[in-house]
Amino acid sequence: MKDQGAKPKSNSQRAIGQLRQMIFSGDLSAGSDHLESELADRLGMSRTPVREAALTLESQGLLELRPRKGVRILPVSPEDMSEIYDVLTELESLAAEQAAGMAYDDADLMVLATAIEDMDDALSRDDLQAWADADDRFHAELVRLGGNSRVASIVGMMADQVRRARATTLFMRPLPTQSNEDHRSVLEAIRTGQQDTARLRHRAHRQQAKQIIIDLLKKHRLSRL
Amino acid sequence: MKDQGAKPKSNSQRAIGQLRQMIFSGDLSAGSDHLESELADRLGMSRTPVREAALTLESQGLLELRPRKGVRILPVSPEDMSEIYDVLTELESLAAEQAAGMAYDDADLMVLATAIEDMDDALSRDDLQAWADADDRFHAELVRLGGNSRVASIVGMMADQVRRARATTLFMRPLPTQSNEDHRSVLEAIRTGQQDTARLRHRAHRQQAKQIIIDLLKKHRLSRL
DNA sequence: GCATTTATTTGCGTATGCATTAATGAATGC
DNA sequence: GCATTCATTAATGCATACGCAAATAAATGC
Repeated sequence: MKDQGAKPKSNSQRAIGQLRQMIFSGDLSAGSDHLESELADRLGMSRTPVREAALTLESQGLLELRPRKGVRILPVSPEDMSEIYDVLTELESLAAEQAAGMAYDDADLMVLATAIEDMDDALSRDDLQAWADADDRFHAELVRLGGNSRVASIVGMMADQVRRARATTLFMRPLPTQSNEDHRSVLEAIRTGQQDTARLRHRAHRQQAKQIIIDLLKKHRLSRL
Repeated sequence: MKDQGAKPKSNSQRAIGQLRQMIFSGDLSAGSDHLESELADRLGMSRTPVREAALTLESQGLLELRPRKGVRILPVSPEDMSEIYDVLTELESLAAEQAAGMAYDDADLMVLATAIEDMDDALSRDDLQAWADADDRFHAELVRLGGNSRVASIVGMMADQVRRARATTLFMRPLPTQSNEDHRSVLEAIRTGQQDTARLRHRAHRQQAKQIIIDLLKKHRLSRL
């Protein structure tokens, strides 16, 4: 996830960041309801900026404002995950294809290469959280290189949701060694400018990832995260 | 475009609708700046709901809030259009593929079929606006049939932007007869459950549409809409 | 005891006012 | 004449207040 500059000077921006944090950390659990005034108290500000933040997060699909019921933290069902992964698959594959068409040199692709190495390192240390972070960096950089700002922003939002699900499933899944090979092969296709190959490889990669996570969610009856 | 239920009871919702309308109609021209208080006066309400509406529209990419400069109606450049069409192409193609996999019967596909007929009628009457409206209905229904609500909502937002550009270019372009054939062939693929074909045909359709509109924008030096 | 109506509470939508801070212009020094 | 500093203006971001409508509780009728 983006660092957000780390200094959001307005209360409204701060509220967005803090609420996101609280959702990801489970402090605000999925399905729970919270009054605007309660959240305002909790964040030490008035309802106005909280309300604005909630509106923003609603547009990003993290919560929902239900008049008189409070803001509801939206649970993520396996069906939601399926939808999200399908969108990610399409848009990231496009990004991979476009990135491959841009004749990037090794310096441009450094971030991708580094992310892959970091994933290898993390795996060898069994540090799944570090692996997940590097994986995020890889995917974020990929869409950046794709050059379509709308794709990048949509993917960024959806990735937030994936993170929520992954926080739960990360430690149930087999070590993602296959995933690393996938990343390498995508990078290679981008480096050598093979647009169709990049697209297809990334597409396959994402579809597999989808299957793994969906199976896990279903297997463990994790119908709502 | 969706009818929006026609009864947004809150001022906030009303503001969203009215501002959208004003943007599409050119009442608020691209690139222009407007103070929150000015818009509030114009809509006959206080700044609060206007501000909330502006926040929402900002998240949809129609405008931008620049502190102390007012809300700026975002212009749509050919580059923006290119980005938008690429996203639409990917996501609608996915929708077409998924729709084809759902074994819809003729009743389910009625809306699509009707939209196509309406487009034919409109063309025969040289009624381009009616054609555009029916085209909108076709694409909206397609993503609905695809069954991925996130795809539907993203496409809906992007379609808003396309409408803006099309309002300008609609009367410069050749009659979209090819487009109608495309629609028919996509529908046929969906009806017969040919997922890959549906995807590929729709993809080709959208890519062609992109090329046409981009060329028009560039040819007429319409760098900002 | 159950249903229906009435009263009460409570959270939201909106209006309003104020303080902060960026932008504009004036004034001063060089 | 130009740049720099300071004063002024003005729009925002936010706090606060209030009325309304929905939800809940109480009360009444059957």
